[in-house]
Amino acid sequence: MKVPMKVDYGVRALVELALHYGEGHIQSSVIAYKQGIPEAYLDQLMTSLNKFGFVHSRRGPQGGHALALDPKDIDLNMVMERLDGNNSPLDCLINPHDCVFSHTCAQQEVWKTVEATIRDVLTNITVADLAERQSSLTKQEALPL
Amino acid sequence: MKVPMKVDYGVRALVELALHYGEGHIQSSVIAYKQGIPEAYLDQLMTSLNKFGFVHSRRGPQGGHALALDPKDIDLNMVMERLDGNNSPLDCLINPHDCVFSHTCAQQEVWKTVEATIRDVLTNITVADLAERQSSLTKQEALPL
DNA sequence: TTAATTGTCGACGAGATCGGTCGGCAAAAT
DNA sequence: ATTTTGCCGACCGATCTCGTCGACAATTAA
Repeated sequence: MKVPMKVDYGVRALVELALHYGEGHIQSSVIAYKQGIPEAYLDQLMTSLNKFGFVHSRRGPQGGHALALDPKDIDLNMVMERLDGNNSPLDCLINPHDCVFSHTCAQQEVWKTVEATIRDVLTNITVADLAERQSSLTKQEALPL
Repeated sequence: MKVPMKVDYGVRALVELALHYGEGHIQSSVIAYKQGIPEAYLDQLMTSLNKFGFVHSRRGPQGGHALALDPKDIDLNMVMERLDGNNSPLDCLINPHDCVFSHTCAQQEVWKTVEATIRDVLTNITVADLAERQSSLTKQEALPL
């Protein structure tokens, strides 16, 4: 049960943008640096996030990416769904007819429950929540210096 | 967030054995047939289940596999843990020191929660539960004939 | 004691996916 | 016109997954 890096990176990028929400566009190179994401890889990812409507992007000098939505309105389930595409734990939950045993399959319900439970957890966390938490964590860390 | 087939197959094999708990050994070819699992693949898997202590195996004619534990005492989290080996959703949860950002990482907690939640769901379902459910499902299906 | 049956083991393999790179192109600002 | 940036598509190596195959070991029954 792995969370793909794509999702981890995606969330981190969105959090970084949330920290500067309303301050214009931020270049992907900056996001990459601040969140420790391979630049070329993030490039791709930002394009996806743009297509999915999470961010607005602009080319050229002073270009970059900015959140297209209020960070309060982006929950992690949305991100997961989009970036992880086919997110069903088992294929037979999507096409039960492909499996001869599906009508007598006792496990189906279990995996559906697992799926639903994950969705529940993720739906209740927004990018704004994470941004706030990260900002308070970095402040704490700054104190001892 | 995929559940590996190994786990799905493993659970099904254990359920099949649970349906005949206390009735001696069952050959892997029979399990494979009844649960629709590729035979050669299940062979491997049964050996693993044996090593992990879930089943007792016996070679030779009239050999086969039998549950080593009461099906009530095998919950799905045990199976998942053993068969899915490294079951952490993100590597950085296991070695946080590998990640420079872990002290200011707002996401860690999220993925830990997800992990714990899955464990919760799985811990509360036993092989005995599934066996009972499957047996009642097959009975229902038999009626219309 | 021999033959048949069954699990055990190790190697192998095709295919998919994943994390990531690279180079060129398109747009926008100066 | 040049520079800066994102966009796009191809590509890559490594790893994993699902699965096969063949030889071997143990056990039983004849």
